[in-house]
Amino acid sequence: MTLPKSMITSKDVAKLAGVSQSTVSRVFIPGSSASEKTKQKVFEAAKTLNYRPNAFARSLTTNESKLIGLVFPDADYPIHMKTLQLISNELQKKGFSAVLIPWQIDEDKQHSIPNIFQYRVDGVIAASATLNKSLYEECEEFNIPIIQYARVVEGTKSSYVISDNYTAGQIAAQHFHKSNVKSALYLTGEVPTFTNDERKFGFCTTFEELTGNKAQVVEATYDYSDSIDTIRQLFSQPHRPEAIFCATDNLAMAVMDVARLECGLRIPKDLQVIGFDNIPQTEWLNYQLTTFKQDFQRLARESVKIIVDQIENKNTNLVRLMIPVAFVERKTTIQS
Amino acid sequence: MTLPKSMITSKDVAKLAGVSQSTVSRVFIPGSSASEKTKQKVFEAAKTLNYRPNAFARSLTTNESKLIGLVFPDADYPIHMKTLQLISNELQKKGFSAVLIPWQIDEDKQHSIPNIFQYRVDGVIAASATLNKSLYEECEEFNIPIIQYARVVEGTKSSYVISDNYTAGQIAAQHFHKSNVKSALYLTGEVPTFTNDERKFGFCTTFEELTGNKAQVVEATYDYSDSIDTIRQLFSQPHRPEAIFCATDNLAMAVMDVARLECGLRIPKDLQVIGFDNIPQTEWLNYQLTTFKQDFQRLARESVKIIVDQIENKNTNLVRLMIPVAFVERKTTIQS
DNA sequence: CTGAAAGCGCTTACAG
DNA sequence: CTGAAAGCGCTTACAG
Repeated sequence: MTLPKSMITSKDVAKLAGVSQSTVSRVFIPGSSASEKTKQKVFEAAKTLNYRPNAFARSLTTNESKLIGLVFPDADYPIHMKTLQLISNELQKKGFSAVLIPWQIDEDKQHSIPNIFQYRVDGVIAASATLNKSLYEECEEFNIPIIQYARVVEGTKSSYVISDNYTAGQIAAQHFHKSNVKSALYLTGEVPTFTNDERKFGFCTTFEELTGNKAQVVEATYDYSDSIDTIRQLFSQPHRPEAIFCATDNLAMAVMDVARLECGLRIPKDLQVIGFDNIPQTEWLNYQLTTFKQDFQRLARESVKIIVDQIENKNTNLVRLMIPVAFVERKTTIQS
Repeated sequence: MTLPKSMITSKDVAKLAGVSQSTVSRVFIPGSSASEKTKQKVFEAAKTLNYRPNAFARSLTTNESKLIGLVFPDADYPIHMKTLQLISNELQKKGFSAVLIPWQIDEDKQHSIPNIFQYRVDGVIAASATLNKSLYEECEEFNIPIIQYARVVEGTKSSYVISDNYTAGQIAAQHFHKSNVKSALYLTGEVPTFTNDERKFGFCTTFEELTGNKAQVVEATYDYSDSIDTIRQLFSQPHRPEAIFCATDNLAMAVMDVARLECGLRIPKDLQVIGFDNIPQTEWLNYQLTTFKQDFQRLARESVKIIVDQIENKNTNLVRLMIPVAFVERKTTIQS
């Protein structure tokens, strides 16, 4: 039971440095005018007292919090942790911090309002596919810029930075066609997202153009275990496809496991598989999955750049950016 | 280019509701005295204006931010996303929000101080194994309670909630012994953590007690790809172990892949493997890995409970909690 | 139960 | 370049 020693304020620093409180304040604002000598005195005093400017007090007058709200998916998809790290780092470089927006927002708690908007975030980065639309409406209401990271939720009208999913679908179809595949399938997750639709569209359109055959589309989930039954069913069809393009790497690995372990198929000889995301498991000896690598580093950098620009220049233009993906050829496709 | 409409304040609500500003304030503080009638008027006014109390202004007077700093590992280990979600949800239930503490803190930027402590977090939850000690010192300096989640960094003296790793090691050793294993190995990661050491200790001690043989210990990394070479070397030894207990599931899967795909070993017949964490991949058809399940839900709940207690009761006792783990038997060990 | 007023720790014109 | 003072939007004794 120790009482928290009260925080050091700019007043304390001012006293020790022998200057006014406003001078201390200025010294900590980059670009403010202060003589070299004063700066030294103030920094020294600040250091001995271990002074940290109070960000809340600052926010109150500047009307900006340097806080960005982050919405994250509830799925434990390996790639997301990376994303979190990348975004957090980019944010830090620009002097912003990230505060987590919880997945389910309770709407009914009237007078405790556990709402993140009490913290006056300057902007929001949303990396969740399953997000409900209310967040977007709330952001609009409060005039807070929002950007979607790597995905686009149907029916939302906001800025986004995504990978070029259409081209990915196109490349997958071309690749299959080159090795003379006549029947192909797109295995999709359950939640309709713009990015997934684009991928599907790029794949199906191109495959049909090239081969004259329609690509089959089967809906599973984005999860391995929940999709196993769907995949089993798929392989018990009379006409098994020769090649499958999967909405995620997890799905592709489920396909591989069922195909090899339960149906005795050889990959890529009997069945070619392409995934999407390039999660760490794709390199594993057992999988060696051909897939598409999203440039998450760049997605993160661009998202942060855009949101910061919108905040600092008070510009609310919709900006939509498409980042190229890289085709990573491993052992689950036939090299042409 | 729209100017942000200035935020609605309690004054605006007061005017509309026909009460004083302090009354509005009271209405939004749970437990404050206000007549039912006033409450109604205020809530209604607040609703039409879409009023959100400004958390920063509140923090300034109450001296508490309801913000918890969260430190996360840089590794993209699948389990962590889950953790993030669990902690964030538990926090929300208690009326707290989470702000991310970036992994690398720049120490040299004097006058921009991109430091999270500017936000006056009420407490810190650290779920990173590789964290440097400076954060702990900083917390101590500012009298901010900190708790380590699921791991303990060497040389830090703080509260923690971890799984019972010693018992896990013990169970693994017993299990191997029951199927008459004479030579066993503990495969560890590179960073020494208390939890890993406990696991190793429990395993080695028990195995030697039961069999009279010392268990071998080999150091790899916590990552699949980086550990492959070490594992290959391990299998080229003259005396291959009959059973391996791995510090993480990722490592266990690397062992399985090398053993089966490169050495032609059958699992569990020629080699038994036990992992740790119960990541989603452990259920995959190809692995079916026997492992230990940490009760992350409970770890999250307890961590939050402890940190909130320390904050609200200004108690800085060190509390250290050990949560039981569950042994999940799948197909990589011989059932006894 | 309610209002007027002081204060939380900053920033920012305004003078000098 | 620097200081005195007002103000940001709340909470909280203090009266009534």
